[in-house]
Amino acid sequence: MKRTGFAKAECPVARALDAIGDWWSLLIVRDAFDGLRRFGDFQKNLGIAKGMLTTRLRTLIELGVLEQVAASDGSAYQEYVLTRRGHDLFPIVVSLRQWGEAHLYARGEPHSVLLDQAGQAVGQLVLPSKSGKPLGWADTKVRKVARRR
Amino acid sequence: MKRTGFAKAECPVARALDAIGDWWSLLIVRDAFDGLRRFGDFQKNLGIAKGMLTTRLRTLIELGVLEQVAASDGSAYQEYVLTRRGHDLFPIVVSLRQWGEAHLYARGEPHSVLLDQAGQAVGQLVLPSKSGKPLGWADTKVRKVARRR
DNA sequence: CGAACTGGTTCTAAAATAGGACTAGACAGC
DNA sequence: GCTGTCTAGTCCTATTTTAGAACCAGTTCG
Repeated sequence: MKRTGFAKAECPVARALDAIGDWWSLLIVRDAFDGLRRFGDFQKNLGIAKGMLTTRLRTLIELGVLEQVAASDGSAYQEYVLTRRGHDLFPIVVSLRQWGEAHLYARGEPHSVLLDQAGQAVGQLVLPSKSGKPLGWADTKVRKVARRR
Repeated sequence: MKRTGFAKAECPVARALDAIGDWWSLLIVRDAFDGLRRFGDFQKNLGIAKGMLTTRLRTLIELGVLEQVAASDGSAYQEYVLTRRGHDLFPIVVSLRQWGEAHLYARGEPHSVLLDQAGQAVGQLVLPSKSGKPLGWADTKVRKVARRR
């Protein structure tokens, strides 16, 4: 049956998953962060079926995560680049990366790492509190409903 | 056709998505963070088909994200609780929440918010650098392959 | 001009999903 | 200690999604 949607869910986590929580969308975004811009580049790098890629790119454009611009090399083709909203997905990609690095590799197994411009490995994402002390799961709670400013 | 898997991908983002990047798994984890423990509670709260929930719980247990324990109320039933590995998913859930809050709600539309124990709204996740200045997308790069310690 | 590249669309088979019907064991009331 | 309800599933089917290959129209290269 048709996959259940959460587009109108009250919970922001559910809405985010409805928008970009499928197998391909975040990998396309990851590649876009890595500098890929062309249809063919995404298709080759991901090994995704072209039809899949077409529908995913369309959805991401509708969401305002990507936009289509004229190719930077002067050819008649188009490129797909991240919007502001797309760049805001950075923490999601990083958190997935850090969890994957920590829990999904056997010892000795090669994997990629995230570095800063100086070549230093970056630290863990932290959720800051007023006091500056990082917050963990047990330090937070959800207030069910609020009005958006 | 059979969904393509990324379990053996070199990229940690791909592996993480392979493990928990489907529509339901992270919502189950979110509910577990909210304190839900019983099969029926997950099933009612999510509106998920029981068969779906069964397979998802099994996968999460195989991954070591959840574990089954004897019910806390003394009954003969079982409960599902987050492991250490499951708790480490907190930044992923929070980053999804924050992106959803920022981009997926119309003005005036009710939504839930994340608070600390004092009832203060929490800040944005940050990726700290050595200097303490938060890192953004343009400040990082990926080194392709490394050996795990 | 013809060949190859780019960026798709269309088709099919297999697999995943949603949802309902069914069930076995636990537990509560009487 | 019998009966009815609750819990936690399993099983089945219709529909949707996916992967992959074949096809195709413009664009660029030689």
